[in-house]
Amino acid sequence: MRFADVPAATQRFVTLSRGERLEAADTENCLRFLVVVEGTAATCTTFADGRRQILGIEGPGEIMCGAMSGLGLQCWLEALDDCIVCDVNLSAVARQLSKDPEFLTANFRIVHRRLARSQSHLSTLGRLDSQERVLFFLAEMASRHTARNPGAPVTRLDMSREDIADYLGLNSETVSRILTRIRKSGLVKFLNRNEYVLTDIAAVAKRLPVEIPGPENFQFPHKPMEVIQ
Amino acid sequence: MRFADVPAATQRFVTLSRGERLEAADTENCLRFLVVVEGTAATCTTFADGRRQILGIEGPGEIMCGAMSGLGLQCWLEALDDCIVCDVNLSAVARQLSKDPEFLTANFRIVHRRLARSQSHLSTLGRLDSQERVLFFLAEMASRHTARNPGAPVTRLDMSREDIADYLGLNSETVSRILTRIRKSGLVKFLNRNEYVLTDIAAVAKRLPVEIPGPENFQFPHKPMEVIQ
DNA sequence: CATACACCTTGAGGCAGATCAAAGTCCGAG
DNA sequence: CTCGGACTTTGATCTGCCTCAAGGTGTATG
Repeated sequence: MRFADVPAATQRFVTLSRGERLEAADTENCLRFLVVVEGTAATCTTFADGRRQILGIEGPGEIMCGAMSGLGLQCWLEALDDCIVCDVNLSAVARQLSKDPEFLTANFRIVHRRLARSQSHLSTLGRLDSQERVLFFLAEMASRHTARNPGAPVTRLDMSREDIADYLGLNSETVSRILTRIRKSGLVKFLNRNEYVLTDIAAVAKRLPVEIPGPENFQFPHKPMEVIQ
Repeated sequence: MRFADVPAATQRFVTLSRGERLEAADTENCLRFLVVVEGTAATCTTFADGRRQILGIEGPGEIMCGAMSGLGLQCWLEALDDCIVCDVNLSAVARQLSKDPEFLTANFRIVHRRLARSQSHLSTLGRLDSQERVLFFLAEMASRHTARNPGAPVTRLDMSREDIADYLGLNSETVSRILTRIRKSGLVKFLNRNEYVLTDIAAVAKRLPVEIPGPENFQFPHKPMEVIQ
């Protein structure tokens, strides 16, 4: 689906610095979309006492509908490092699109894919211990990186320890301890604080009770700029 | 959307006893649906070491597509007590439906609603402590009950402590301890092990850092049998 | 190059929840 | 009505992760 093919769509590119947010627009019909063009963002929610839970980490190509829905949750998209997000609003052509099978199918695929990832993450939070979560996280980030940069072995973490902790339901000190433990074990080769190589994916997979999703799960039918142009 | 309006749909009613399962059918196009007609079931996944995580508790009216998707997860629908599930397969009219805006919109709504609930539950598992989780669970079950039986104050838990624990990312002994604590606090009035009344929803809401979804979030446009007939 | 600040790592202590075990309860079948 | 089995509750102990604190590191700015 090419948003640009829809002449009446309004789209604006937003540059966000780390920590800046785009609030959810509580549309019911999902005619507003946010597309991460560059950088890394996160779908976040918060609790009354200020605790933040990151629901999803969104890399280039990721599309989420404006509602970023969660029952009873206040959600927003937050930049984890400097990024560009395209804010697409299709409300002006709501009636036309509501009869467009291609659009409806694409819309469905977007949400279905997000459901699959949400459920995978839910199960991680529900039953895995802290080491399993961090190891799985590193494997997942490596798969995403490979999807975007095949053949480039070094994965870079574009977010803070606090961000990783809020995604994995842990505390930042715990994430730091586990990363140190993993580095010392040799299971993952760290070049510095934020860059690493998974030299033996099979050895990592052996340590995890759940299948690591391959790069094919993080590929998009189009490159992000192509979606929008 | 009335499945029965689609003449070429195959649908079969399956009666499941507690513990029985319907495996996910790994269809990509979501043309197979499972509809809980009666009773309580759960969308489950498991880990290599046998730990089970319940992804969602499915009451009457709940529709899930056959994939029950979760990236890298093996999922199934498991009966938590005796129930009837309608297994609807629309593959025979795939081409026709792929151009039907009404069907595509309904399909989208199903998945979108499941995404909203999945994200809500994800945040619960990520950041709430055991007492908050159990209390929120009781409130959620009460809301669902009210959606189906307005005016009937008694909510009944149709699943074991182990089931509740696997849904909340806890251990069954922990669930039992917390339920005892809640019963003794008077916050929830238990009639017996499995039936209770939320006499003061405001007091419960006060103890939770997240908004309790009201009954309107658990209503369906049609009663389950109407969907299917 | 020096300084300041944000973030990371590490240490120590405490507690919530898991684990293991034992006793109790409820329900269904004979 | 009794008995057996499944499930629940309660007790005791242990451990993984949180919390608080302190020191270290890396990067950006002047």
